[in-house]
Amino acid sequence: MHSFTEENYLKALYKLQEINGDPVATSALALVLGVHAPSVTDMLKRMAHKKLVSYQKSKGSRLTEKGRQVAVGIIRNHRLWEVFLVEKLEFGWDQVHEMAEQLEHINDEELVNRLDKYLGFPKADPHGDPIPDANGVVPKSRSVLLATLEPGQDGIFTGVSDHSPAFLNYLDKSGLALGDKIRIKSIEEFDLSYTLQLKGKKIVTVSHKVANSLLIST
Amino acid sequence: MHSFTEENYLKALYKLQEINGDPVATSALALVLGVHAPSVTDMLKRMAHKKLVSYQKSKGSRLTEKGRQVAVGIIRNHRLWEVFLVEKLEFGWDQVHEMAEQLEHINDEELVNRLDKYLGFPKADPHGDPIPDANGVVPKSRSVLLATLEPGQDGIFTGVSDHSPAFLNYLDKSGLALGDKIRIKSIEEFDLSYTLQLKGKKIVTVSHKVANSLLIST
DNA sequence: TAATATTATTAGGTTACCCTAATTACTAAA
DNA sequence: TTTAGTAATTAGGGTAACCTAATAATATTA
Repeated sequence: MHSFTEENYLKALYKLQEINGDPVATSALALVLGVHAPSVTDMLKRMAHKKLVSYQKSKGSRLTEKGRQVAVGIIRNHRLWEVFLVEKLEFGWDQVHEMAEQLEHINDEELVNRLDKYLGFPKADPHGDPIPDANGVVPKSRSVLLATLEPGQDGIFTGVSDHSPAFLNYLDKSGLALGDKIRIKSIEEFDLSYTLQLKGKKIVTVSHKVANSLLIST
Repeated sequence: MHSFTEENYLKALYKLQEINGDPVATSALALVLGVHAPSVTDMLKRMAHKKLVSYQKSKGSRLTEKGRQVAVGIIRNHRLWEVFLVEKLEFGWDQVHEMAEQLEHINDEELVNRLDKYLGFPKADPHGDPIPDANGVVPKSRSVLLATLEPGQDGIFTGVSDHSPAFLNYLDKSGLALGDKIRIKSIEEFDLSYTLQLKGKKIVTVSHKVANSLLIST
């Protein structure tokens, strides 16, 4: 139906729209896709012709509804396969991204719906990212970055905004795990590091950089 | 590493070599790949350059050892994914081919080895085709076509040589299933149809065409 | 072995996606 | 509001796979 390249452009456009809002700069796409700007211009024209994006020269681009549907479908695939890799094949959450990048392009509705069922209709992937449903509805995440909270507040660690293996690996060693109930004990003034108390009374301190990558639902 | 197209050429070459022996005709490849002969010549030259096939103009082509390794790896992937689709996602054996054609190109050793383990190291796919091991060793099948056997002989129905959904569907309805113990009661002279007795004393008659598509291990 | 039929290759062209270098369009500062 | 700086586009090419039409090589049969 669509080429892998097209699908990757759509996914990138979707994610950039999520973060920075509507018209997405050609250079932003070029950066995340690892190609040069003229290639993006080229591709956007072809995709506009297929009604997957709307594009006005030098004004940026955005997904059409059709394009959004495709993008969300791919994200659904990606996240369900990640759950499969972690839950069934016992990969670490820091190992699954590249594999899911390939598996997400497998084009079969029935397959992904059966996979969804097989996995027990999970709501989120191993990093806490919400899994769109079969109709393209994306659950709204209600979580905020730890770095936006104040001492005394508590919540549940439900996701990460940094998916790098290095960071995920660090978390594995830190003792923090998805689903942990946390309370903010204090914030160190001079370096903005956060000291947290976990459910089991365990105390963990994380840097501001880390606090900026942890999603907490309150 | 290799493009999907290359991988499909390698797989086709492997299968044609299995059936007809060594140098494979350009036209044979064109036929099974659904492309025209000049495209094959073109591609073979590129692949010869990469040492995946050996090719002499107008003399046909064959896999190099390197090419064979890649081909067998893809066949391993394909068959393991088919097992997954049937055993875990509960697809019918007549439904899984197209999906596996996509999944077979997922390029990750660790993934397929874990899948293998997850599935309990199956020896054969849902159609009875042997699954190559992680070192590229393909188990030798010892089965023969039903149509080569004589009345009185018995064996086990272990595979099919026709993978079309239509045929597989017919088998589902006929009452014959992979693993069934059978005995040949008689062969009708004028149409060469076979009458079989199954383990449970059930009697089944199949046409010569069908007898030519059933693999029996004696 | 010459003539014919078949099969394969070359020649020349297309499309998708990518590139670099040159140019144009926007944006922000003076 | 002109100017400088940044971002985006056009121009011109490349490669992988494909195609059709024309030619060459092999195989078959008279």
